[in-house]
Amino acid sequence: MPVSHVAPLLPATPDGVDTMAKFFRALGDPTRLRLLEFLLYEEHSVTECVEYIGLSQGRISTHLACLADCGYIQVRRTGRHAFYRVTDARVAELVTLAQAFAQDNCDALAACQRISATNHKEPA
Amino acid sequence: MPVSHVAPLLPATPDGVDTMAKFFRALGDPTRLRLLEFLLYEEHSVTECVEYIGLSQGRISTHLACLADCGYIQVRRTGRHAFYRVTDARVAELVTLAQAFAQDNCDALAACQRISATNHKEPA
DNA sequence: GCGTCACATCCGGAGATGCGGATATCATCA
DNA sequence: TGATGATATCCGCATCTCCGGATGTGACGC
Repeated sequence: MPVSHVAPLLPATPDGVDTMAKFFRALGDPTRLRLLEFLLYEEHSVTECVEYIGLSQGRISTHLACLADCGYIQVRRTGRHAFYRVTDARVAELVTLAQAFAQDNCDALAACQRISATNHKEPA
Repeated sequence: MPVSHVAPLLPATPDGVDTMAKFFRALGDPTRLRLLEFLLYEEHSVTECVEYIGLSQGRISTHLACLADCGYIQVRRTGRHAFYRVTDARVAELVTLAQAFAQDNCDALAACQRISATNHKEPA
């Protein structure tokens, strides 16, 4: 029973839906969100991102590659440096829209235990 | 070094960023995306959702509660029934925007192995 | 060429997440 | 009251995701 009586919200194929979910999961990590903000208006090298975020270099490199794979940022390589930045205006659009939305439900959201507050809480 | 020279994309507090990430993670599951689409224009009971999606009743109930916690859908309880539906127009707005975005990068997205295509692939 | 810098990838390990199936809760009806 | 229907919650398992630290790979300077 496909939802055919309305404009399709999702891609028609199961693979398409999986891809959409993947796309959102890329935004579902606080570190990647912070990186997106950092790279929104100016490009930065991996090392600068490491200093800004404060996680290990390998981790940051992987996060950046992930964001690039998903099309949120682009790379410019020069010599041994790699500079990343946001190039699509829809990134800000998407996050801003979500932010306003989340703000309106922040109390309920914060209370939701079905999704942990942060992935991988530190060992306390 | 806060990003202070531009309009803030993210909440000022670390907790706020975590909440944003949580908000996106709620959309990062194909089952929940399908439920959102199903509940976009008409309300449905849990049993109807179970039939539509084809997963166990307990799982669907949890997914619905999760979406409700995050403010994507609302419940109307009558007797022993619970009817869920999308009430905020921004849900469609958000998903539609993301869909257009993801479409433009679907090849790179599909190739991205840093995020698995679907959570919890079946045991093959 | 050799050491070094900048970045990418690999490696366990800890915690998170989705799943089915069992169980609990509560309203309804006989 | 007792059986049944509709939801919600719990349990154990498999998988995923994030993490730091180690290692790999080119580019640069000597």
